[in-house]
Amino acid sequence: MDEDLNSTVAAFRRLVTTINRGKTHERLTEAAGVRLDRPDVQILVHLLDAGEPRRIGVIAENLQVESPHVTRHVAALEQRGLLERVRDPDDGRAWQIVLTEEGAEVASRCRRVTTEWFEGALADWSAADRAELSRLMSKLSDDLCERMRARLVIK
Amino acid sequence: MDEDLNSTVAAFRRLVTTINRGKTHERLTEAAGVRLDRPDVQILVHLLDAGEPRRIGVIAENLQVESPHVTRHVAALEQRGLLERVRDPDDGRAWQIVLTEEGAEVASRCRRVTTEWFEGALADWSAADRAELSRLMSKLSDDLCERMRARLVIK
DNA sequence: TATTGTTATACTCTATAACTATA
DNA sequence: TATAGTTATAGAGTATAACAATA
Repeated sequence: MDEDLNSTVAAFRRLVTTINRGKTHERLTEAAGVRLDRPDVQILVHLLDAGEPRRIGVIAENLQVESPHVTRHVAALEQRGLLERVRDPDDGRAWQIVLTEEGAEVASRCRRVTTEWFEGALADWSAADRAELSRLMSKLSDDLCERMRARLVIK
Repeated sequence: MDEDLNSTVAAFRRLVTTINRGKTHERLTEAAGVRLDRPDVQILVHLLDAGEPRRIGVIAENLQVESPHVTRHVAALEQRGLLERVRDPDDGRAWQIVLTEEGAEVASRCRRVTTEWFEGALADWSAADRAELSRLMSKLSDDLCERMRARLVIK
């Protein structure tokens, strides 16, 4: 029981360490054929996942970073023609960030690389195990993220 | 099938984003009652997990960072009395890094906080689901990390 | 007066290169 | 000559503070 808990945490820690190292990002961009830094990719993929324009503030909240960080990277991505900033029709202070066609394509390639890494790792798994992993990982994500968010609000 | 894969990756991405934000580390150290930066905690917890002295190079390899990074943080932790550097008896160039009693205690408190976060999130889960999560998370970690490592070597 | 986003600045984390001391 | 670790430096990633414009 407690043994399960420890091994879950340890396995998760190993995954995070591997995913977060610089080399991993380097390989991702190489495989995707793009030259983007990590925050750039995160913003593009977030917009692609969202499937619709998003404000700076919403992007920042979702990626859980501060807004000046998003501002800077969005500016760079706009320069490169991967996204556009459109005035929010409902609020003159805000912008809607929209992927360009090229931006969507680049984001899609980046997202695909990560998916393929998982696909490769799960290739030998039974369909049942893959389905269970999906169910349990989603549940863990929901429960853990909700708890973290809840405590933030209290504080 | 492919649906499972996408939801697994998306859930994982959310988890990593939450775990990696600055606030999360802030709350960890606050809960553990220590003032340490992120690499400090990683090094201490790694030594605690290892359960025995480790060389600088081994720590770096395990945390998947370059050795100068470890050197600097180890020096700071030594200053604070949380670990000691002992000449490797078998190799005059190397050091064995040993947790002091206080260092082990601090590491233990930090590790405990993370474990408690997971414990809280899994509190309502059935014993069966918790066991399954442990099994599948470990398997995923093994398979994914092995694949990443393998490709690094090939390259 | 509160909120959205920007500009300016500084701090944390990590990598690379050049070095030293031992093998 | 190769390896373990260190020192010096630079770059990426992110936060904080002060500000502008709009609500």
